[in-house]
Amino acid sequence: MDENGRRVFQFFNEIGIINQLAGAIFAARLPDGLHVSHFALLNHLVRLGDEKTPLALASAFQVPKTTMTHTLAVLEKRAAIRLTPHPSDGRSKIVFLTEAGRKLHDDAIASMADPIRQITADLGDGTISDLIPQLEKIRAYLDQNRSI
Amino acid sequence: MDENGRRVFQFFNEIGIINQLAGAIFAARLPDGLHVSHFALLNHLVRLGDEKTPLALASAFQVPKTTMTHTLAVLEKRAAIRLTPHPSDGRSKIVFLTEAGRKLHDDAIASMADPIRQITADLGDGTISDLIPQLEKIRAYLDQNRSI
DNA sequence: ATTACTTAGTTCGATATCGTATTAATTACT
DNA sequence: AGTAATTAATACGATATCGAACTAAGTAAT
Repeated sequence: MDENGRRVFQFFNEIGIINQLAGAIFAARLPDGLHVSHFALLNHLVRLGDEKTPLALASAFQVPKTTMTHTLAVLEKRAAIRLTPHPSDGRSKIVFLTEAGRKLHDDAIASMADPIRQITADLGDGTISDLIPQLEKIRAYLDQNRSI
Repeated sequence: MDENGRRVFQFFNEIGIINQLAGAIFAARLPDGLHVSHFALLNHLVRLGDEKTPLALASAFQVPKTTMTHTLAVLEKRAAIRLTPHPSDGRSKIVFLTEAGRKLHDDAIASMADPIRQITADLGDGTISDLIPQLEKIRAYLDQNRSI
């Protein structure tokens, strides 16, 4: 691996550590037994709209279908989502957010407000937000090149 | 949450997605049944030196002690590490990398060379490496403010 | 020295993630 | 229409992660 390769490797290493540290901070605040993966799914449905199929969600999160089946089962058990038969494809289903699901998402967001505020106060001068456009570009690239 | 807060939140969201996508790419290449967490531990020992206690490693990775016990047991079973009694503290142990462990790390690195090369070729013009200093700063901040 | 407290690691049970195989429905091909 | 191939979701078993409780060893206070 050459010099550029090492830098790329280091980049992903830093990303991984930040993700681990931030995940630990947020996981400790989430309501009840809400797991980060549950919140991530709720957040996806709130931000990008519900009425998706389980397979589409598995693909969006780059996780196996079986993992999504499990995550959806948990959230359905909590009544945060509803699963209905797909209107035109008998094999498939549609995922709907419920009111309880939206409230759970709101509660989760609220639970993270304190650490977000603290981090914003300490690093919010642009240290973080300046990076977002670049990260979006990298994320889009990886998203479009999954077969690498 | 104000505008700055939303940006910070979005930042961690992008970090999480990139981590997920990159993790999927690398996990698919790792040797045998080597899990990302196993590789991460080997990489830590190679880069920052071995002869650490299990607790120190758990703290470094921000995972519960029980998780580290399990990860170390797996790597010991593969003879990638050795665990010896701590010389001055009867409760503790010391983790040593073995030659097999170094080789396993080398193999893992080699297995990731192809995707790294591809990513470097596509994004290696500074898009990635320019971000590293900022990410290091953020990582160091989170590392020093775990109790947030 | 004795007792109380703390610390390092493990055991155990529960949940999350994942790979393989299976079932049911759809699509493609003839 | 009938068969083969594909696709969506699930069942099942294995590993990873985690929290609570436990054991053994060290530390502190008197």
